Amino acid sequence: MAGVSAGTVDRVLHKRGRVSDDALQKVNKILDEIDYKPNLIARTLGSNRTYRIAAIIPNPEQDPYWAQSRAGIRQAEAEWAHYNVIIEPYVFDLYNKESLKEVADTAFRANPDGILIAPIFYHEALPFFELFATSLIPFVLFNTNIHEVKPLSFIGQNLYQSGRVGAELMHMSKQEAGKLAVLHINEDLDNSVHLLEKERGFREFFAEKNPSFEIITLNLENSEDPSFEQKLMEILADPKLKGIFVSTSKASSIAASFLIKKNKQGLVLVGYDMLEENLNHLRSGSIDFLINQNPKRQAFLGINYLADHLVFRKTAPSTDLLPLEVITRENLQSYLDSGIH
Amino acid sequence: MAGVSAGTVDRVLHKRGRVSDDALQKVNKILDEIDYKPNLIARTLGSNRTYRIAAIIPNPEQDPYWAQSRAGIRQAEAEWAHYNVIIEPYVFDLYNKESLKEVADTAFRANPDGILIAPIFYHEALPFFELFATSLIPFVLFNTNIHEVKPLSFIGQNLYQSGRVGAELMHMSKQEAGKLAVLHINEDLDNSVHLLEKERGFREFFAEKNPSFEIITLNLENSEDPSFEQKLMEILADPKLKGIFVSTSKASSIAASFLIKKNKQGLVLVGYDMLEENLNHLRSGSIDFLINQNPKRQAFLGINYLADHLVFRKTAPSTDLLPLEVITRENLQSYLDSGIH
DNA sequence: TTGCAAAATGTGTTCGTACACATTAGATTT
DNA sequence: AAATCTAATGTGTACGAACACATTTTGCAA
Repeated sequence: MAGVSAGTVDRVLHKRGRVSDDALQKVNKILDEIDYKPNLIARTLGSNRTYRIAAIIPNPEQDPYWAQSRAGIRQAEAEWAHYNVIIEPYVFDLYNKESLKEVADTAFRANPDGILIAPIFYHEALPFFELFATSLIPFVLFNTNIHEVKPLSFIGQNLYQSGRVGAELMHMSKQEAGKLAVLHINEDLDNSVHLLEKERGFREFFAEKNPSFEIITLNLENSEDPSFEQKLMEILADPKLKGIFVSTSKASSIAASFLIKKNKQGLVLVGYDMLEENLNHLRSGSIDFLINQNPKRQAFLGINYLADHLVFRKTAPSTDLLPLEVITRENLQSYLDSGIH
Repeated sequence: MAGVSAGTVDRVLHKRGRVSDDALQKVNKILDEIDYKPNLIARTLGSNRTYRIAAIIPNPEQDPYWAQSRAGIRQAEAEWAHYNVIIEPYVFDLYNKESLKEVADTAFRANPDGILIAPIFYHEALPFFELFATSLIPFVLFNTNIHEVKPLSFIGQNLYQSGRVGAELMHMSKQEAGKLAVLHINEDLDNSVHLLEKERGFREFFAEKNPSFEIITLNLENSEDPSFEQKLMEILADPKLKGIFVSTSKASSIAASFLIKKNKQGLVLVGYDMLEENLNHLRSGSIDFLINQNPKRQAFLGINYLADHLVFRKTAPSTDLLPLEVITRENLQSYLDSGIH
């Protein structure tokens, strides 16, 4: 149509140079006129290359939460296998910050075409993003946002709003004022920055809706620690305590088991995530609500955005904040049955 | 590898016959040995055919609920355009059962490769499924299930469980016993069979958890009818009334507007679906909860299953029951911001 | 044995793109 | 003006399957 050969058109399309201004004009004119859209199918057939995506995540065996992320990655991998996308997992120790550095370094040296990473250790992860950027390797963050860097995409949730939802759920079933506890159960101080966002949302909700509630905060570092149980018992001893909001996923089940011993007598317990242990407590009634952070879907989407970017040159959303799903006893099963969760 | 030509292999793969037993054995042996998986990409390129899917739905302009379904179809259409899948909408009158028959007939005569249908009029829709089946046209049902037929897939929700969730939400915020009303707002009696499933779930929940609640049912046929407001006012006049469960999507907004006039004073209102009108009432507090039936996603998945079946020969789930999403004031925005909803 | 149709098998092109390589035109050097 | 180099352009094949069509084999009747 432009009076040039396919080779010249190819050079124009891929900006490979070696094209005269004259030809370039002609080709672009036609391209514009016919609103040329490349056939993505034919493209992947033609360029017979395979893409390698490195997935840097905490060891799934150390925490069921991360096992779900792993599952999401597996699912995405299966769907993209047809397009010659392969995923190389790089697993670091959830309790060892140095491990993140080592593993990320190894992943980087393997020179992948894209990187998915859960940068749960802020300081250790930070220097790598410069590295990725200068090497022009697209990377996607999930679970934990790091605002200073500009990834292809971040996938997570609005933590502040998540805290508000937690507060709303609590407020719903306990309208008479009293004392509420926010529990951060976490080994790591860095991480708690994120948990504080949830707490802020939780507190602001009550400040707006019902300031008469007294809200206390409790940091529990390690559930194995003997002081853990002791501190917890102190709190629970207070008869004015009406509810507990646990800001982490792993923790809620631990807290729940204590509640059973104590006999939970109208205490409202709100936690995070559909982990097996949590679900059992939700079924038995010792947990009242779970907010679903959907780690599986987060990781699944992360791989998808990368693969879509690499294979189909699609532009990924710079941030994708997942819905704050409320899981109750009655809708729990519907979430489990549904395919995407 | 089998010592035969590509043509013979092709005949074996597609069971086109005209292959000697000897060759068939040899080819199948190799196919098995190398665990042959067809390259789906190359397949769609090679067979340069286009697939036409007929989407038979109520007129989106008559109801925002169906407008969302329409949107889901549009979204799926955009994603499948690359694979030469085109969708032909066939719209029938939501208030005219005969219209469904006419439109379905037209759709069928167009001889599509697949059919997506929302069979909201049971009797009128039923005869068509035989037709589709004998013509070997795969069809997918959404929104309304018809158990007698065996579609490629049904996409909807567990209505009984949905009613239980509604009851749970109501019970959560109103623990002192009282009177509760189940409102079916619907022009059509056929349809109400489905609404009764929700009611059953609602009632059974209370029968189990708190039988002291008195539950009444109210059928309102047409919101334009003068008797509608009158009947509603009668109910609302009862001081013992603690909550209202509206089983349809359209209705909740109407009920909500009455509540405002009456001053809702602690009455709990639970309805369905994220329609603009409903969302406004949820924000203002006159609706307390919405259960999301996700019409957009239902239709979207319907097209996806059909297209995946046609293009990639993937097997669709025979039924896909979507999660019973609970929408509140605080998590509402997160649902709106999230891409898939 | 020949003839011939039917069955079995093989060949070649196409889909839309990517890419390696071949060829031509223009400019520069000698 | 020929030789040389380089920028510009053109050609051909591959990707993995689908499918139309050509060719060969086989079985059977004359």
